[in-house]
Amino acid sequence: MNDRNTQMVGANALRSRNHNRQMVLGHIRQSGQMGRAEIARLSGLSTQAVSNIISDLQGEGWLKECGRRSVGRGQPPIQYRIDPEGGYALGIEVRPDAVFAALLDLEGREVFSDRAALASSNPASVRAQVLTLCETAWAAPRVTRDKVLGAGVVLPGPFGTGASARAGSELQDWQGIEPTEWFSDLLDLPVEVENDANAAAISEGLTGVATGLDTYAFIYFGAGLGLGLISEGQRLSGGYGNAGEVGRIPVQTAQGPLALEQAVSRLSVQRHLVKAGLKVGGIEDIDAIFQARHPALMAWLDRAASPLSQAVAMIENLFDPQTIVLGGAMPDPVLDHLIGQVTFHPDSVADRPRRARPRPRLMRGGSGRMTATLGGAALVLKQAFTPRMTVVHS
Amino acid sequence: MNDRNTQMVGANALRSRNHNRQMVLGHIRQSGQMGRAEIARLSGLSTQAVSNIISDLQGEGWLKECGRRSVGRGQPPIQYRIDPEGGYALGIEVRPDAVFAALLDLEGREVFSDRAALASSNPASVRAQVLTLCETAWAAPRVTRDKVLGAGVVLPGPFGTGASARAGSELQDWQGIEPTEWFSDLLDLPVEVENDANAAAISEGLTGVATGLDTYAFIYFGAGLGLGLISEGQRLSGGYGNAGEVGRIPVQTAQGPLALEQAVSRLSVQRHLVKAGLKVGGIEDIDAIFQARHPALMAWLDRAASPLSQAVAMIENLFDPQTIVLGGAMPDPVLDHLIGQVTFHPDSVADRPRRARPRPRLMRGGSGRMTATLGGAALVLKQAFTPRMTVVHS
DNA sequence: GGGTTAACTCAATTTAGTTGAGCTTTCAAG
DNA sequence: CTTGAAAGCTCAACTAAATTGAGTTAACCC
Repeated sequence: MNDRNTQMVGANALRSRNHNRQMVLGHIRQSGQMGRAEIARLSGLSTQAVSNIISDLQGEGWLKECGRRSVGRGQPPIQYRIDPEGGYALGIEVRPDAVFAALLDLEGREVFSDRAALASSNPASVRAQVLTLCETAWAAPRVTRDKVLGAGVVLPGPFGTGASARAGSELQDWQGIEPTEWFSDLLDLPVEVENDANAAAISEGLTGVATGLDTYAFIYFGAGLGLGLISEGQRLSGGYGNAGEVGRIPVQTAQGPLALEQAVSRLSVQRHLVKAGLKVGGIEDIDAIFQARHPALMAWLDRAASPLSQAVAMIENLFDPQTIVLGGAMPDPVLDHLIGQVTFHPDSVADRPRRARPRPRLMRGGSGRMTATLGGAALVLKQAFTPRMTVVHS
Repeated sequence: MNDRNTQMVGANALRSRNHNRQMVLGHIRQSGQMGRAEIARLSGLSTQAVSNIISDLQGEGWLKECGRRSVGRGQPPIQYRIDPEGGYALGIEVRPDAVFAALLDLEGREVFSDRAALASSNPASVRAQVLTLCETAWAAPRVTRDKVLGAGVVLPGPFGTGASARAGSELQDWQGIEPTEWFSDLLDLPVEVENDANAAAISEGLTGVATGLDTYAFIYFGAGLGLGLISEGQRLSGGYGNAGEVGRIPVQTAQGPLALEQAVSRLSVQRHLVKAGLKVGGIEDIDAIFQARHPALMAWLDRAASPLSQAVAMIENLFDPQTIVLGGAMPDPVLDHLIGQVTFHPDSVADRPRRARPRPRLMRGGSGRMTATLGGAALVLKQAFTPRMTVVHS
């Protein structure tokens, strides 16, 4: 009779302190730099409490002083900012044909990134390549292994509860493997697993075009089409972990009703171009074809505009996001073109005056093809900066 | 550059205690009755801490003992349950033509409910009728004014930020009034304002067919069509407070593309029946017409099935809810008929084996026409039982 | 009946935030 | 240039609330 995915947890001294530490880090990160008194005002704690916490964090290397900032009368407050070298976050993305890795510092800057081709996507091959990539990552300048806070692993979704219902994900021989544990054992780090669209969304929210927003959507071009939904800073996972399966939504096309990802996705454009006699290996090829304004691609783009517009209308009316970001494995110029082609439904809740809307309704993601991998690492950073005492996800 | 609707707050002794009190109440409510040791295990607190909190709550009338429950070896734990008379929650719903009020006890049972017609929906008329209803409510058996915890006010949405963009809500002369403050001043109670669909959703989650679920959707037949979205126990409000505007989503119909609420809503069916020469005053009339299986209504129902199915497909694929509830101002038999007519899209993420799905994909709401009003009161109860220290909504 | 298990209570302890007094640094008014 | 207000910061005493550990009670089971 009870099907909750969340659990209520009590507060005690230790958990409160932890919560407050993360909160202090979160406030400082949000505004770049801050003084203790200001944090105290925002958080409702006493300056003394904030002082104690900051002195701890500074001692542990998370924060550093960055001068005083005169702000009118009174003693100017000492400013603190995140020490980028205080810790590192690993992002691992596994795709059927390759593994990607990236290491971010606490400020979200890339200190390492690389990829390794996969002969097969079975667990043994993945293990070998992941370990190789990590060896290189640990050797990056100023990085030491014990400063790595955790790993965010990005796998092609959907997975999780009920995923068994589908013909499995695109990875072979992973049936029966619990990815969180598997990677945690492999890396000897705390691990979070996420699908590509959600990871990409987190990445844009932490360091990309959605920075400072807390409710937005990310339409992700992977093999299919994914959707990452962030509401009040939190990822929407749905009752069974598979929210955001936008690719399966039926839309109207010139060829009749189709699943959205039949009309709008990398596989769809690829199929279309191959049928027109073009060779498409990676997204560089698509880029070149677009630069040449090849009619086959332009025709596909024309046909994709309406289904995409329909999806945008649905997302806007169901979620009312502050913005929708478009990104993933598609060349930036193509994404820009697609965004230009989208027609907004006239009677959408999102159709509000510009003054009440700080961002455009549609934006292109800024992190390029590594978005999802960076998103994996961003998951780890986000956790470090987000106090979450109330609710624990099981 | 910063457009967050949420704010990080620090933990101190007082706030932690409050959090823990709500958490204890929440656990007891969820399972009906519980012993201290069990709560301690679930919450990660010591039994001693739980003991102290329970003794406080009992002293304040929130809890009462209900015997020991033998559960194997060892001393049988003393069970506690919510004392229904420990407090009351007021729900107020304002519609263009009437005001509804309901008073629930802590167990969610109705101890009073009534309605008052409105000659006009302007603030003065509403004020007068609300005050009259409240006078009667406070006179209900065992109720005293100081035991009323707060009021949940239900207004027709959308409203809030950006609502000015639309031609206002259905209420006249409410421009420029901040409803939360207005009602708070009027009632001298803490007030939460919500739209009908979200209130209905909360109601079903607290005491209705979605009890025990934490991620579900409620499709609400008001004048138009609304959608309440609950994810991990929390209402999704969207970036500008207008998530769930499902009525405006474009769908395919035999007459071409239409906004969903043109095809599926009380106004739609009403228009259709009036055009067929039938008189439709309230939903009782629709009920009678349905009992007679009048061809005009049956034709409308047939035509509504496809647009509704499309909406269900979108909601399932975007949210992956544990269930979708249908309810509101529509007779139960009509809702049941509609549910029977819905065809599920074959390639939905929601299409999973029954063992992985404890509830049907679509259910009819159980609270009838008062759903939204009860939902208002349920908002207040929910708040009393939900620890939310981390995040404060601005 | 005696051993085991679990719930509960009391008192001492610990953690962490708060409070208030006092010091320092800046700005601004005279 | 002096003086006072305003704001940031620190120290030390205080307080709230959870934890710990020892001791008691009540059931089950052999």
